[in-house]
Amino acid sequence: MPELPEVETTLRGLADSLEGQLIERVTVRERRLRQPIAADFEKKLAGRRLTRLERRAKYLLGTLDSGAIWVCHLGMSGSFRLLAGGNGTAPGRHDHVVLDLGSGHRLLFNDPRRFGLMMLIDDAAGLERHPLFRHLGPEPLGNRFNGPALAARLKGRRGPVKSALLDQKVVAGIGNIYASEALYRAAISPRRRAATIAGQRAERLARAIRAVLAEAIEAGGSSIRDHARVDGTLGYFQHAFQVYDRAGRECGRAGCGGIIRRIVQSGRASFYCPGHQR
DNA sequence: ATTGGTTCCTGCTGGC
DNA sequence: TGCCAGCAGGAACCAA
Repeated sequence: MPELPEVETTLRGLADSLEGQLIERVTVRERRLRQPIAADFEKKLAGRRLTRLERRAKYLLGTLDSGAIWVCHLGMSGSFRLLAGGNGTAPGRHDHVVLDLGSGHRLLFNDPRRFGLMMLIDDAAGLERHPLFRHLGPEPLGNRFNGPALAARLKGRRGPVKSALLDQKVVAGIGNIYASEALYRAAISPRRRAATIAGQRAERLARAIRAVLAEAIEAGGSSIRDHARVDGTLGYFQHAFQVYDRAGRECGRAGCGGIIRRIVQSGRASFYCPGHQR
């Protein structure tokens, strides 16, 4: 599932129920994620109060009253489920981490493919210089992201713009789906060399990125491969996809009439309309 | 420094 | 219906 809009949707679903809560009990049922969950994870997390939950790129960050940061990444198949009064509920298959809260809520982290990540970092300064965070690009929905900022990050890159958008050093939070969707809206071909995105074209792409991400968040994210929100309901932005997984269908842009194509770039599928994306 | 390819893992889909 | 190859939203790692 999870690109920026799905992580943001997860955050919004969890924040009110988690912030201020005591984490009474931590159960790790499977430590083998992208990095193994550290041996002292439970000890450092249990008994702490979570003061604030936020998102950076595709990461969820929880600040604890100890000053440590609880870091979560959903990888390809991770999701959280929040069960009200669920402290007695039995965890299911691929529920790798279980948090029981003072409120009686139970939080389950489920991740079939185990590409997700869960760890604790000692403090905010440690987070800033951590290898996972040090090189992250700007937040696309933040104030500092605009055409010139994007162009600066794409300058000197010889590869295609689509591949560049997936690089978290360029912009943080875009994944394979929203890269194709943003380029479609900006009428830019995914095959165009990244370095040629400047000026008006960069402005158009920056605006398209912001717009598609904001709309997806508004729709509760995209639910493909049955990915659900923290309350089990589905997002519905997948119905608004204009190119992703639509190869062979007609372009919906007025007067275009092009046929959506699927190509592979850096091993990932890209979708675009050759009729109007240049 | 940037890049494309490969890899981790499970589950679903489509073709036979 | 059953089987199995191929593919999937991420990103670290490697060699070039």
